[in-house]
Amino acid sequence: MEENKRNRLLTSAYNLFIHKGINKTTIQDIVDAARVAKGTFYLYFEDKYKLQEELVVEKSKELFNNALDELSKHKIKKFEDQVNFILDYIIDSMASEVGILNFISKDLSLGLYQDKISSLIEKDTLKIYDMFMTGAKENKIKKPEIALFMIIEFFSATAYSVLTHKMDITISEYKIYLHKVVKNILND
Amino acid sequence: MEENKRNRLLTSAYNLFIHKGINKTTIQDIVDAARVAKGTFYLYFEDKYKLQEELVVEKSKELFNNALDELSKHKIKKFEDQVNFILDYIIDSMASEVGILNFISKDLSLGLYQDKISSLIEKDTLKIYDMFMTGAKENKIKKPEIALFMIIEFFSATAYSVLTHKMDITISEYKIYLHKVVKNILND
Amino acid sequence: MEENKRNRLLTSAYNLFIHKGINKTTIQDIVDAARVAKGTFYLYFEDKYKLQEELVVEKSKELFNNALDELSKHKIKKFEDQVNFILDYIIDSMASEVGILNFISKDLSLGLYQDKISSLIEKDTLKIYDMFMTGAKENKIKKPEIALFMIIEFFSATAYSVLTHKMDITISEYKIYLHKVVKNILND
Amino acid sequence: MEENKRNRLLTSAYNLFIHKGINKTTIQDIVDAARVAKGTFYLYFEDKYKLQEELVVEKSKELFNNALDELSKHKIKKFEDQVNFILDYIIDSMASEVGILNFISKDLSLGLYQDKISSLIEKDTLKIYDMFMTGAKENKIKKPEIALFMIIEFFSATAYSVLTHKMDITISEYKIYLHKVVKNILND
DNA sequence: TATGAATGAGGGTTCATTCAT
DNA sequence: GATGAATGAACCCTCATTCAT
Repeated sequence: MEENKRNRLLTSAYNLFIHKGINKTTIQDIVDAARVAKGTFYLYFEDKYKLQEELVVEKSKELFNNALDELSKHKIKKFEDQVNFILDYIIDSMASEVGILNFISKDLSLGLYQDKISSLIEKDTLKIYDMFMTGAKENKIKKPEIALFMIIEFFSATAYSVLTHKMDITISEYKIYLHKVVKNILND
Repeated sequence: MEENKRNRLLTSAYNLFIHKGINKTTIQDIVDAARVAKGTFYLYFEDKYKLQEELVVEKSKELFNNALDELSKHKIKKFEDQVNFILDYIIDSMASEVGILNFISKDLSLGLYQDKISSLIEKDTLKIYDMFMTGAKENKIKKPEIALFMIIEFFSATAYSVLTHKMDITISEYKIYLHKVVKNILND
Repeated sequence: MEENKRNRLLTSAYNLFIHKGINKTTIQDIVDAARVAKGTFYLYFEDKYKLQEELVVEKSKELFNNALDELSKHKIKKFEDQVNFILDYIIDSMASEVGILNFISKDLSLGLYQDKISSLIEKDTLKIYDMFMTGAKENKIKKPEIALFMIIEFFSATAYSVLTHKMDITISEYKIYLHKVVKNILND
Repeated sequence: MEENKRNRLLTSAYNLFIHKGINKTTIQDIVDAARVAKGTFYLYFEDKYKLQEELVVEKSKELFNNALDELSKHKIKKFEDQVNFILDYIIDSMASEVGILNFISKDLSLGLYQDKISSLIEKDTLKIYDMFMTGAKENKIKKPEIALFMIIEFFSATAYSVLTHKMDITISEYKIYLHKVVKNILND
C-alpha cells in the first residue's frame, strides 16, 4: 500500500512539473493530485527537490535504456555511428514528447539537469556508460571520460535550443552538425 | 543622489547574488546591504529579476568588450584564431573572477543566462556580433549564425563545467578540445 | 478543535469591527486577539471581507429570528401592526446593543449592509420574508416586494440616524413617524 | 497660480473618484492627473478625505442650487409640490449624470454621504435649507427639522437603490411612492 | 502509516507622508 | 510655492514544515 502512495506522489508531481514547472508547483498541489495527506509527502520525500531528483533519474534511465534497446535491434558496427544513433534517438524522443522537455527545462535549469545526468552517467551501474566505455576502449579513444563529457554537454546545450526553436534550424540540419562534432571529438 | 542609491542597490545585489544566489537573496537583504529603505527598491526596479537582468547585461557587456579590447592589441590575423582568442580570454577571466561565475550559474540557470547572452549577441549594436559576422563573411563561412550559436552553446555548457570542476580536466587541456571543435564548426 | 479556532476568529473579528471598524482592523489584529497564527486565518476565510459577510448574515439572522419569536408570543392580529412590532423590536434591540450598530455602520456603509440584508431577505428560506409575503397576500397589498423594499430602506436609513443621535429625536417620537410611513406604504 | 493647481487637484480627484472610487484612488493618481508634484497635494489638502469632503459639499451645493433655480422658473404654489419638484429634479439629474452617483456611493457609503449632506444642510448659509424652513413655517408644519430629516433620509436611501437598479422599479413608479411618503410626512 | 490543522517566518508590494532642495 | 526622491510602517498572503491524533 505504501508504495502505492509513493508512486502516486511521483506520478502527480511529474504531471505538475511538466505543466507548471517545479517552482510554481506546491507540495499542496502534489498531494492534492495524489489524493494523499500533506504529511504523507514527508514520509517519502525530504522535500520537493529530492522528489524531482528521483524523477529525473528515473525518466533519464528510461530514455537511455530505450535508446540502447533500439540500438541493439539495428546491428550498427561502427562505434561512432552507435553514439550518433543514440543521440539521434534521444533527440527524436524529446521532439515527440514535449512533456519531458518542459520537465527538464522549465524553471529547472538545463545546467542543473546536466548535474543530475552527469552523476547518473558516472554511476557504473548505468548500462549506457558501460557501453560507451567498452566501445571507446575498443576504438582506442584516449580519454573516454572527457570525450563522453564533451559530447553530452554539447548535445544537451544544443539539442535543447534546437527543440525549443531558440535556434532557427531543423532537427535534420542540426544532426549533421552534431555528427560532425561527435566525429571530431571521438577521432581526437 | 538618486543614481547613487540606484547604484548602491545594483552593487549590493550583485554581491549578494554571487554569494547566495538570486533565489535565496531577498529584497530585504538587498536594501539592508545598500542602506536604503525597502520602498526605494521599487522606485528603481520592478522586481528582483529586472534588477538581475540589468546586472547580467551589464556584466556581460563588460566581459565581451574587454575581450575585444584585448584582441585588438594582439594583431591576430586568422579568423579562427581570433575566435579562439576571445573564448580563451573569457574563460580565463571567469577563472580569475569567481564572482561572475557564481553569479551566472548559482540558481540562475546557465540556460537562462544563455537566453540573455543570445539576445544580447543578436543586437547588432554589440560589437562582438559584428566582429564575428564580418570575419565569417571574409572567410566565406556558410551559415555564420548557426556557427556562432553552436560555438556559444558548446562553450557555455562546457566552460561552466570545467570551471566548476565538475569535469576533471585542466583549463589548458580543455582549450585544446575547444579549439578543435571551433575549428570543426568554422571549417564546415 | 478546528471549529474552536474558527469561532475564536469570528468572535475576535466581531469585537474589533464594532470598536475600530473593518477598514482599521487588520488581519494581524484579528489573529492576535484570537491567539491564533496568521496562516490559520486563511485556513478558514478567504479574506477579511468574507469573514465580515458571514458575520453580518449571522448577526442579522439572529436579530430577525428573535424578532419573529417575540412576535409569535404576542398574538398580534393586524398585518400592519405585526410589521411595526418587528421594526420596533429591531430598533429597540439595536438601541440596547450598541455593538451591532457600530458593526453595521462604522466603515461599513449602510448601503453595503442593505445589500447583504436584501440578499438575505430575498432568500425564500428566510422566515421573515415568508411572513411578510404571506401577510401581504392576505391583505391584498399590490406590490409586496416594492413595499417591503421601501420599508426596509426607510427604516435602515432613519433608524441608524436616530440611534446615532444624528437627529435630535427620541426613539418614541421616531416610532410615531415610522408607523405612519409604514401605514402609508402598506395601504397603497 | 496657486488656485490653478488647487483646482486641478480638485478636478482630477473628482474624475478619479467617480471612475475608481475613493479607496482605490491614490494620491499618486491624483497628482499625476493634475500634473503636479506629490508634495503640492499636501500644500492644499490635509489628506484625501478632506479633499473629498470639499468636493461633496461643492457638488451638492451645485445640485441643490440648480434645483432651486429651476424651481423658481416654475411658479409652483403649494409647498408640498415644491418639495416634490426639488426631489424629482435631483433624482432626474442623478439619473442623467452617472458620475455623481458613483461619486457618492462607490466605496463612499451613502451613510457617510448623508453625514456630509446633513452637516451641509444645517448650515444656514444654504439656500435650500432656508427655503424649506420658510415654507414649513408658512404651512405650519410642526417639527420642520425632523420632517426634513425624514424626507432626506428616505429619499437618499431609496433613490440610490432605484438608480442603481437594486430595486426593479422605474423612476416614474418610484416618484409616486416618494410623493406619497413626502405628503404623509409633511401633513403630519 | 497516515492525517491535515496549525504554524509563523518571510515574501513581495503599496502608499501616505516628509523634507531637503 | 513647488518638487519628487526617499521613507518605512503596514498590509496581505503563501507555503514548507511540524505534530498531535
